[in-house]
Amino acid sequence: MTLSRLAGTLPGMTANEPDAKSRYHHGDLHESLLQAATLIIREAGVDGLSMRKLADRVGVSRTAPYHHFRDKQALLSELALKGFRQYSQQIDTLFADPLLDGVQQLEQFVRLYLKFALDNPELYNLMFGQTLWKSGAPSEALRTEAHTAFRDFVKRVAGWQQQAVLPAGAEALRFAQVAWSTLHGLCRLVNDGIYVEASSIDEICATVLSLFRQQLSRSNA
Amino acid sequence: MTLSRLAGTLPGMTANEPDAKSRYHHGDLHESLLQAATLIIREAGVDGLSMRKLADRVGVSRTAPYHHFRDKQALLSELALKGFRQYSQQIDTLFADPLLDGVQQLEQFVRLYLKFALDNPELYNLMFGQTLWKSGAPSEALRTEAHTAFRDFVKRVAGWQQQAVLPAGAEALRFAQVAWSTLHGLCRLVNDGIYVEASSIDEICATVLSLFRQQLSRSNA
DNA sequence: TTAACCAACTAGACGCCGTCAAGATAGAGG
DNA sequence: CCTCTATCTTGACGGCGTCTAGTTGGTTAA
Repeated sequence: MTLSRLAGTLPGMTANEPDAKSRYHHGDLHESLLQAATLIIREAGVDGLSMRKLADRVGVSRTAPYHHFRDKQALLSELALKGFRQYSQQIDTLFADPLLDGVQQLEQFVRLYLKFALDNPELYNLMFGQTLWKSGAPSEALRTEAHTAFRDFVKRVAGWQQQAVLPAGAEALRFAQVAWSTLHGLCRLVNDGIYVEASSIDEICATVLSLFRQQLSRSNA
Repeated sequence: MTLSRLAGTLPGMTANEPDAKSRYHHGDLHESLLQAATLIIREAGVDGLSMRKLADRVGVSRTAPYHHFRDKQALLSELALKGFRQYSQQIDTLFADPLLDGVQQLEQFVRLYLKFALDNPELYNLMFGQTLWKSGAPSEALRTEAHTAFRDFVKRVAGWQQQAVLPAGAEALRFAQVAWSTLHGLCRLVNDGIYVEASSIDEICATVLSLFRQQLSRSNA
């Protein structure tokens, strides 16, 4: 009679108590789903994630997740949101280091941005991909978080311009838009498998920095 | 009783005419499918294209297309290939103009690249998106065509460097990779609906050009 | 204590999808 | 003429997102 709800959700920091056996009510299905989804996405990509397999993995019925997420998009939105929080935290940590001067900050920022995207390709794709942003409505929280992240970047750019780390000849907003495009484009090209050679990324990274800082000499001589 | 499919074949590239009555053998289903797919994609995006709807639109059974394309990926690959040919032709036309100097060429190139991507967002997405490139195997022809397009771009960059239109302080390959990243990233951000304001594109475009040409003054004074 | 409530969960069904297998059709070549 | 074969068809399988209607069982108020 009793369905045993799979004792093993995840051996980890799950918030729900490790209740012994059959529980009809899963402890914290919401969080468990997010965690399982994160794993599946890391293993099989966003396309490899289906609501049914996800439910199965967590040990609940196909439709159980729909009591915690309006639809698949809502679940993905929440994953992306967590991604943005994770991203912002890493960035904040970087800028909290008092030992870095402006130039080093910029360098580290560029490398950190690439590292984040390349370490979590599927998550990055979710955060900045059409799945959520195009036509599908990204949740209000997601939109806010992403917007904040970009606005912070614009502020950083303005700061660098004042420090003469970056050229002042363009509005901070415009420069930020272009610089972000460069970083984003590079990440997409690598993550999507168009550039394959991850080996030359360091060198490309250096070129990006020189370009941003306008340090590429025009005359060859 | 039997139908003149030959009549429709010889005249060449004419789309299949609505034609007389039932014909068991479609005149040139291969081409018809590609054309219909192009339309559907323009209307509903790549995600809005299904093999079944496509077949239905052309007026054949669900599985008929599989006699002309191994699978959906193969069909998409061919669409992307046509896209690359279209792109290359536009670029070639631009560079064939003898009235343009190097600076104008660069300017026009940047604007043309953006225009192509923004005018054909779904096609662009197909050409440079993960659908075909990631894990899925892009056809050999597609890979070759894309590679050629990029190599041509590298050559252009080298030329511009020699003309001092672009800075010579970076290897042409590296500069091309970074510049392409910038253009690609911008296109993706706009096409994916992350940047929405298409109004400021002209200004962003100008910033991109200044950045590439290293003409953004470092000191404000 | 018990009855009622309701959030959390389940099974079933619908209509999509890509694509495989087996059979029908008809133009082309001997 | 008859066969060969490319082309096209119907049928079926498994998977998908998600709607509907029912079940379970912890919580709360009488």
